[in-house]
Amino acid sequence: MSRVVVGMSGGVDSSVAAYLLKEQGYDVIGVTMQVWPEEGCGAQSEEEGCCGLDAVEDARRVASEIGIPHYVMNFRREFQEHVINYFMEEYLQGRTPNPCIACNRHVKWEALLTRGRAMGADFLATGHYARIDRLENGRYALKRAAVRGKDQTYALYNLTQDQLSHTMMPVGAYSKEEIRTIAEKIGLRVANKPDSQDICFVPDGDYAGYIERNAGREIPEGNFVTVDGTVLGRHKGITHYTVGQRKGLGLALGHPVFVLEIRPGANEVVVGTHEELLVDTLRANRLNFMAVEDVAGPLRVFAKIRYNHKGAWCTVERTGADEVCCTFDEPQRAVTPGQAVVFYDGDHVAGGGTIL
RNA sequence: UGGGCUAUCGCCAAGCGGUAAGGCACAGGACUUUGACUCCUGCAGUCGCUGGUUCGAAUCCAGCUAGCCCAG
Repeated sequence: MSRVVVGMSGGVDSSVAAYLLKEQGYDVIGVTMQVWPEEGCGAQSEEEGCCGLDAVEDARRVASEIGIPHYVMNFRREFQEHVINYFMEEYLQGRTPNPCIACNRHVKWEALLTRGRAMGADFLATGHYARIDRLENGRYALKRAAVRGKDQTYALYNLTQDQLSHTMMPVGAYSKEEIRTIAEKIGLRVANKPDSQDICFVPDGDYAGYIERNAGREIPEGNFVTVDGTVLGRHKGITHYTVGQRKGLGLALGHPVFVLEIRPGANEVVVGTHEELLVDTLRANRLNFMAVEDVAGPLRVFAKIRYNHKGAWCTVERTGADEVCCTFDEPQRAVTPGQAVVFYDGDHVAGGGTIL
């Protein structure tokens, strides 16, 4: 029987994933990744992916309960390089990164899958709410989870064909409630652990403070300006802001104001009204394709421009060797450089890229 | 130091004798495997100060203080 490495975070989803595969007869090996810098281990428990100390204990216990071997592997170097450094560099350039997407692609898959293969595994499995199909055109593509509300395909759009062909996501066919029920039925103590949230390596939620402490340099204050250049006040440093942000600006203009643009060169943060945040086109690069091999002519797709975006119809066109332009039917709010735009063809991920 | 105007929550601002609207900001919570957005809740025992009139004043009167404007 095929050998499968399951990334176990100690949470409900990955625990049940391991259980389901074990039940299906796979030769299951549980692996918990250690990714945070040594001193940065917070007390917060995580459901998926990023693993604190108690998470390791939870995973170890679950593995024992369902009768599979369990290993803890150190991926701190990969995580530091591909997630933390990337995260800080992006913010320092006035962009807004999505660390989960980088972690999935480079750490959970690139690194873990490689390690798993070295252990003789044919597949990597996780507790993500997504499914994988092999399409008629021979390509592998993520398919939205059975329950829309929990679908996590957005954060996984960057996986390669090779990675997808060696991946299993057994919980994608269930709802969160069903997963918890299974966990309770088999007596897992993690059945009621809360869902994870926030940036896993910044336990206190103060990501701007985290960047300041680790950037190795001062992050200068600057001006808040309007589109026409009027100075409205002082900002705390561009790393504190993201496009579309309203809270924390401290600007009392009588009406809500939002961040429109961050100009790292001039060290300015441009603010304006809700209406000024609406844009109907975006450009993206660092493309990755799934259901389709490429985008040639104009392609109609449903696109999400952030994890919790309901999605919107648009037309995608190639504009460069590694660049597409997306024109939305209706203007979209707060198109944010650094975030991912993910294209859907029905329930399948067609591809995606990073917003410029 | 002649005249005029204005002083209400951090900012803006209702109120015009009957017992302090609202917006923004801010705080807390919900939502959320990113950052955001959104939603919910909270937020002036007091109306520049001191007196006076009145059953009762932020609202009327007087003085004081501060700021603004026009004259000088």
